[in-house]
Amino acid sequence: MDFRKRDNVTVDCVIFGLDTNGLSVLLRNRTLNMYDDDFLVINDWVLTGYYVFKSKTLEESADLIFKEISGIQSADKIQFRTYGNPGRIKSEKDLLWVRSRGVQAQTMTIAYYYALPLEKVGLKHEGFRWFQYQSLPELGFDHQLIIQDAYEDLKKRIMTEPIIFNFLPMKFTLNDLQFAFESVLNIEIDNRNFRKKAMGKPYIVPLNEKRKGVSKKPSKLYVFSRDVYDAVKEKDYIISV
Amino acid sequence: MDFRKRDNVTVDCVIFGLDTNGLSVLLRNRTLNMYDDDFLVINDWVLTGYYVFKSKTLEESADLIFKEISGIQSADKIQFRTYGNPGRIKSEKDLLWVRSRGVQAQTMTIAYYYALPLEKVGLKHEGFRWFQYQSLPELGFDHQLIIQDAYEDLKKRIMTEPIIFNFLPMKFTLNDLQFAFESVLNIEIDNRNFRKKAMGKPYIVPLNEKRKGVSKKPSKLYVFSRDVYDAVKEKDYIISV
DNA sequence: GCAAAAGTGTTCCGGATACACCCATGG
DNA sequence: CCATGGGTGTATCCGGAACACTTTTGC
Repeated sequence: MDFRKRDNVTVDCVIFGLDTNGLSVLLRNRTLNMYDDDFLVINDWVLTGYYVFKSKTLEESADLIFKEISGIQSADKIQFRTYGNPGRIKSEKDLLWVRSRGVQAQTMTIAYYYALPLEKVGLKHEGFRWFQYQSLPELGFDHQLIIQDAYEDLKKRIMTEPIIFNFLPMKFTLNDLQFAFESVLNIEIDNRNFRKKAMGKPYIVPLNEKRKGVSKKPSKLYVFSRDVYDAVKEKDYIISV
Repeated sequence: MDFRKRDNVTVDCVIFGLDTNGLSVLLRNRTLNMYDDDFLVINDWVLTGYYVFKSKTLEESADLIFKEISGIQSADKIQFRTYGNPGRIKSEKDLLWVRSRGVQAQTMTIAYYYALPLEKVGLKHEGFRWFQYQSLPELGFDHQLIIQDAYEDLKKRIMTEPIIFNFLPMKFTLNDLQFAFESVLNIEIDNRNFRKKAMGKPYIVPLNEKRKGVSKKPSKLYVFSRDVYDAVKEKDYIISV
């Protein structure tokens, strides 16, 4: 086992969470004080990343970061792009930060994103916060771009792969599912048409179980069956909203 | 300008070409002789890759490789995945090769693919050959996997981005275009329906010009207008075959 | 009994599919 | 004049979109 790090390659994780407020991204506060503690030179937000260990796969490296933040051992993730241009880090602020940490400015980063119900994440550390995708704060490095790329990939992929279910608890209602699509795609969907389509998918299977929630009328629960999905995926798409 | 290489990061290029035989991939022969010249220990085919220069962007690095092979300065390319697991290179053969070259076995590779008309490529070096996608030879390293991933990405992307036109000369006939789709997607398409759909796309613009070829009847030529495409892409898809 | 979300059917329209013959030219 | 690929139109079908009211329960 080789615990050395690759000193010029990192993995960054974009963590998407969904709750009743819609789609959010988990960010970490980055601060730097100078001269004395009251002079905050840097105070913005960044994705969490870390060096890739030589003995780990990229996926394992991503999961290590993810676990450190969320407490969750591992989850579905999507590698969507690698950023490696010299000059990625070029603003005064970012160079200052890099120097203050004594790390290399020229790093290459393989970026992954995760999708999950926001409430599943138990934040372990200070300085982390969820931001709604529609109102992100000031971001450090090129993380604005990375998040945007992740989001574009998510929007595309959600139409052809069953990752929407990652945003939902194991048991969910059709209205939950519709809300997830609406949040990610940032559109409104007709409820009747959506339900028809969803009920037509063999891998969205109804349970003999109801959820009692804020609503007065209990709602039927469904689960996503990956087995069924794998069996039919060739000829069937997710849902065309 | 920093001409040093990153010794553990390479860029690999999958080059797809299209001609009347359909979709092909450009590969390089990899041989290794041992003891004497008659004992070929390795004789298979690989993608072409090279180390990333610290002062170059990933895209520039890919284009350098592409130019070295094809003589073409630069072209559209798609970064589709990064491979970086330790143990990527693990077969006897590949380790032998790596040792014989005195290079690192644990490299990370950012993979790109190019698409272009096969005849545009003027092969500059010995040892390169086109193989039809459907009958690839024995491949070294994990290049079988990389090519397959590239192909899957290509098939998906061709439906939502105008990369099919990269396979065609500037002026092309609708039948050329249909053949390109058929070759990449490995399906048959109804000619009349296809023409209707293609002619409905504003960015596929007819010229007052005909091509005289093997056919007796001259065929109308079209060009792809990226300007028009950019203007309408939000509401319009490529072609749903 | 009323508030609040769950749940349900029908009509219409447009795009996709299936399908077979004439056209223009070069030899 | 014929061989070769280029080019065209119509009928049908299916899935998507639009649209408003009833149901079930908790309070």
